Amino acid sequence: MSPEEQLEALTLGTAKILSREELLKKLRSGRPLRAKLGVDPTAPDIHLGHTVVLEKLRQFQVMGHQAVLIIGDFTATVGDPSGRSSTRPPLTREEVLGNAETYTDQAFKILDREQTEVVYNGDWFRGMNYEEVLKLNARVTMQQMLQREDFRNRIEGNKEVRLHEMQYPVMQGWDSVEVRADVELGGTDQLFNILVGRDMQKSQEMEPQVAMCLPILEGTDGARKMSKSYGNYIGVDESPAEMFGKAMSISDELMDRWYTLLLGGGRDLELHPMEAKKQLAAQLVARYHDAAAAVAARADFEAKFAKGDSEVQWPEVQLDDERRLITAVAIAYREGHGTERSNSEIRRLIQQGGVQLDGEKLNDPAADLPAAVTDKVLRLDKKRSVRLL
RNA sequence: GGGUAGGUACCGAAGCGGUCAAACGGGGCAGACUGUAAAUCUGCUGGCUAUGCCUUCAGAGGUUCGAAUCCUCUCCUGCCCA
Repeated sequence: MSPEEQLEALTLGTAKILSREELLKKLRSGRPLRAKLGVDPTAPDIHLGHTVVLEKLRQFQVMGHQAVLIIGDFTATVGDPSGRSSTRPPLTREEVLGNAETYTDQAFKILDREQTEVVYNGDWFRGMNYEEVLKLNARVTMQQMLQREDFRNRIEGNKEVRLHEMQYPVMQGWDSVEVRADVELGGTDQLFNILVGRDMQKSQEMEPQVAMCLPILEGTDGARKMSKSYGNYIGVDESPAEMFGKAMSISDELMDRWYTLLLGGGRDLELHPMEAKKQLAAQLVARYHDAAAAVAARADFEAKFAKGDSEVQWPEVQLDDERRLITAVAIAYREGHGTERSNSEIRRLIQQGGVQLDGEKLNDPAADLPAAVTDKVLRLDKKRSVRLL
């Protein structure tokens, strides 16, 4: 592939590149470029939002460039303030290391493990003394920091901004120096941090890295960015059924966005929106599991929601001699779906008609189960049911 | 360090001695309608052995028949000044 062709392919789907000219120049040098991606293991799971950027990094790999994955074991304990409206809760070192492990495992569903250089930024930060820290800090101005939107918003909203949060861009910038990055990938919310990396490199008389920003993927709620803390994510490690189901619950508008960002192309407008969504869901399952799983997930989904079809494999639950409805539902949630519900919650569900036995609403929380329930499907809520034994 | 305003449920925000498990909005959940979409309408949104009881209004004490509301101390945050 010629440098020009590479440039074309690499810039596809990106939101911002600083700058194309620099990238082309680097590509023309003919040497493998070092493409950096920093991830903070603040949560144990990689979700679809992360994959946008990981897939881009994978693309660099395929072209023969060197992917450098920085595990921010040190920076995670500080917490990236990017896009945050409040200070991140601190994580312990144990949590971070635990997360890092599942994180890399999941990242290698996308990246080629053999061809990825994995480094921990604690390796260089932990040994730094205060003098060195001060030197790094001298390279960034207060004004630059204060211009950042997330800090400005917090300041204007009279919310606290703690000093250590300002260290984050400095550290991320220094990472670029340590790994001699040619290109740094990140979401558009990372632009500032990536630019600090350029400054840091210039100050070390290195050729500055190219900033490559990818669009931020909205989560299943269609409003906020996909994030574990908003609970609007689909993890790459989730079961085919979960993945398929979650994907099906997104709005049509969001579906277009996901088609573009995750599958790299628009959807077929000839198709009924629901069919298009099923195909999207199936492709995602196929990507992170396999084709067979995608077919199965689709079939299972269709069986579950086709009216009158009770051929679905719901978890089976043994009630023993339990007759009281509330307790039965609690057991069904616990044994069948691994979730705990308080009695009050269950009472509400029952009163509001969420709980149904073979399609019949059971509205009275004080009632007992009907006499014969064996082999009947007890519906708990919109998404969960259980087969009684 | 000085002054000042505050800390209320998942979030924002009322309440400022009893009628407060605490208005209102957002979010979330459930029902109707649907395509597990959107929009819309309705209801719910601390817990329990449940017409009552228990735990919550930063924390610890106190006043009172009675406190989220008053007093004392402590912790935390914003703003202004240094």
